Amino acid sequence: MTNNLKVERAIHNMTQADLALKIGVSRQSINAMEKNKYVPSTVLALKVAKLFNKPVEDIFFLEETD
Amino acid sequence: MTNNLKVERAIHNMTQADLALKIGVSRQSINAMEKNKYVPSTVLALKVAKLFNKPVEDIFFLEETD
DNA sequence: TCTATATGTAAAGTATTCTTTACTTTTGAT
DNA sequence: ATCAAAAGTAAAGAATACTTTACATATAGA
Repeated sequence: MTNNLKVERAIHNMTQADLALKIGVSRQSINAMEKNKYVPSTVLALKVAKLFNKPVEDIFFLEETD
Repeated sequence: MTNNLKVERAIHNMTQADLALKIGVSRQSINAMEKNKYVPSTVLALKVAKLFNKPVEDIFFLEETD
């Protein structure tokens, strides 16, 4: 899975720390997520999507390997 | 978080085992998911949504406590 | 009623998410 | 060039997702 987090943050002019705070995870979790170090939970995905006002599918993308 | 899995399965006339197979998890995972025993990963949510042809938000729902 | 299929549940184990602390590197502004 | 903010990374630990095996219960049709 990949994601658009970095772009969305840029659009909304937010730092990783900002986003982390809003969503309720650590900054490192956001960083790792952006770097595709792990797959976040559906709750996190829904929160991010809600925050950025976009469907989950516009932010998180399945890959062949998933 | 809650979800619509049971309804979607009914619409598509699928058993828990069918769904599990299609998505690539164990039947018990589907059962537990339906019973809100845990929060699935975003990959699972995306796969389910794709299978049922609906946005993730139409199948998985945030709650106050999330 | 008998039988097959579907669902529910439990427990132990493995894998992965996410946290905390802490340090390094990058980037951008002055 | 310097400094501060932002981003990257690492490692150890806690919490939780997910598997496997196994058995119990429910549901529906012959």
